[in-house]
Amino acid sequence: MSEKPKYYITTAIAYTSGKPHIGNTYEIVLADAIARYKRSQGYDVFFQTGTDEHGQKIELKAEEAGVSPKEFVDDVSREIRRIWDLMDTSYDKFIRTTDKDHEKQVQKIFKKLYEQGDIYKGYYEGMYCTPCESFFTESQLVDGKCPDCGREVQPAREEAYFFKMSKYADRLIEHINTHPEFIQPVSRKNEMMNNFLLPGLQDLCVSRTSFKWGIPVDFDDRHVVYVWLDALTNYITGIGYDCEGSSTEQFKKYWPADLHLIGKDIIRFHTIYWPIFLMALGLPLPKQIFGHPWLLQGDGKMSKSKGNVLYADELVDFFGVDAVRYFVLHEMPFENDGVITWELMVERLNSDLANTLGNLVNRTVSMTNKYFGGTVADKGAEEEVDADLKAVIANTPKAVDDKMDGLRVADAITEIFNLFKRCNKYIDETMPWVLAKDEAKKDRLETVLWNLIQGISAGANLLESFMPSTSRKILDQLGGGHVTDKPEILFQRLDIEEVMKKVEELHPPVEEEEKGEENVIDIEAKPEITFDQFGAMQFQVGEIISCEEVKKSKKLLCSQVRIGSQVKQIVSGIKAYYKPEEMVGKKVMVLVNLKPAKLAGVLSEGMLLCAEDSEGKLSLVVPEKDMPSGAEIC
RNA sequence: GGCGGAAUAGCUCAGUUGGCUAGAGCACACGGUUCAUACCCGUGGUGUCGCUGGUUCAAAUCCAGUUUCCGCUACCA
Repeated sequence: MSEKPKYYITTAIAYTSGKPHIGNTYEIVLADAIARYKRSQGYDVFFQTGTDEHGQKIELKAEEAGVSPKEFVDDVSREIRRIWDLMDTSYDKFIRTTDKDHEKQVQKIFKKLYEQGDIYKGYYEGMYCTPCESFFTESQLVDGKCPDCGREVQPAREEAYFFKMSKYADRLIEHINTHPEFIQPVSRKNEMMNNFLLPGLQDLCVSRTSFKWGIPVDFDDRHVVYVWLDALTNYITGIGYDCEGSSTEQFKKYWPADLHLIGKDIIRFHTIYWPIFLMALGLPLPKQIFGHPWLLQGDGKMSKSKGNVLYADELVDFFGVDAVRYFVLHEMPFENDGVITWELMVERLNSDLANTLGNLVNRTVSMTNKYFGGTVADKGAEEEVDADLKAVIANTPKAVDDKMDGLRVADAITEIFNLFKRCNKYIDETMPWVLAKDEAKKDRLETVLWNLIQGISAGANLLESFMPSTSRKILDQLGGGHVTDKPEILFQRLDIEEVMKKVEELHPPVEEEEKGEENVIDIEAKPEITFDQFGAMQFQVGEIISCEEVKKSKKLLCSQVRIGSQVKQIVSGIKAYYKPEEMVGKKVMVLVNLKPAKLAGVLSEGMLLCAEDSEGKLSLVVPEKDMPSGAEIC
């Protein structure tokens, strides 16, 4: 048995905080298309996916739901797997970070890195953002709010373990520079270099004591391993890595991974932290990391309160698995975000799948039955027009291959559909219905149909990686020259009006009542404070007498605020929501005795209080009745 | 503020190292055809290739400046 080249591909593991929407589902389908394609090319493929199940967010969600964290993640993980299966994805392994062998190995890795001095124990004296579960280093923070979500952070001094990132930075920079294919698309490479590597890497906090739902550090059980060391290592533990040297044959065969397919939001973790972890473990680095773009909902972001979240299973109910696969694969460009809406979905279904492809198969099967009782063979009655069709048939596999090499999956599919379009054209060129009227041209007619079946079959074969069941259905119907009695409709055309009507029935327009229900925000409870602590804060009504933009900043407005008889200068990050001129004259609530600080070089002597919704939109808090400037708020 | 990217037909976008009358798909209009899921095939655009200069025999393609959008990042007492 000759050695087949191996190909190890992974998706990011999905976080088990809720049901994945179509945007999340895109990734597994994309990975599946690549995995299937590599298999068809003769590679020995291993395709791993799974779920990331630890963390404080899940601990909280479980508590809300009144179940244990384990029960909660069991449930969500099962649902994710159900959807992956529904989408006909051919993963070889579905790993869960709560798998015992994974947990065990993570503990061993953590210990090894600690013992060799890459992980050290220190104290975190920084700011902690609870909703984001993130600590920020001094340089990230500068003065205050969470850089990810913009919410308040709390000062915290927490014992924590850190990973010495800087130690490996030069090696990583060297690797990235000498392996241009390492980060895809290449535009992301510069972002990583310029923003993180070249300015200097901060050490990464790799443990937590603030929650329990995680893998315990076995030599210091007050700590749990923090997300990245737990999640990223799935790529090696899933195939049997052991840091004490007894890795499985499977691991030796498949590592390093050929492709980590991830969303563009986690590129940093996969192109910086992950390679450095691997260097510390003395393992080779993955060959390529592709940060794919996102699939967005057309009219704004998907949001549950808008009722416009699209789920894979729901789309499948309307359109079928392969139509949904086709859509996400074809509509997603290489580098820019793609858009999905019901309308676009119907459009693609009708024009590409029903008209071009479905109808092509249908008319071919029909004619073969009508003129030859369902069976044709190659009579060799070739004519000049056949040459071009045959050339396209012959060239398409190579064209698809070229596109797939560059991970241009959407373009690869387009190549296949070009072949189908060529087949439709061939029918018009040869006009079988005319040939059928002339008994003398019977052989020619049969040859034409034969050529046609060859062309469609070639296309159907190529389609296997992208639309596996459609591929099978077409090949079954054509039967290599013995077609089925009755053509089966592959894709039924749908009327957009009707679809939208059904969608509305399914999701009644979200009106006030429901909106009210959805429009509630729960934030993390903060520790109780004493009345004295409250009394230490001085709140007063302030009147904004002038306001201007801070030129050097994108988000800051600088206001002069009259509080009683004095005037304070206050800088606030609300430029996106208020124009300077509309600020003037407002009476707002001000935290007056906050220690002054410089923001973007401008002195700020207090803070304007704002309410913030779940999307980070801000609204200034103003007194309900007119109050004089300087009035105390207590 | 720092780094990077993008601006091309109504819409979504292709346009390699500068080279012949600037392309594709969708939509629209007209014509053809009837085997087929009212389908398929063909034809049709006076598009200032964001704006202004420059280099060149020749620029959507290179250079400088400018405007607008986007990404990452910093900032958001």
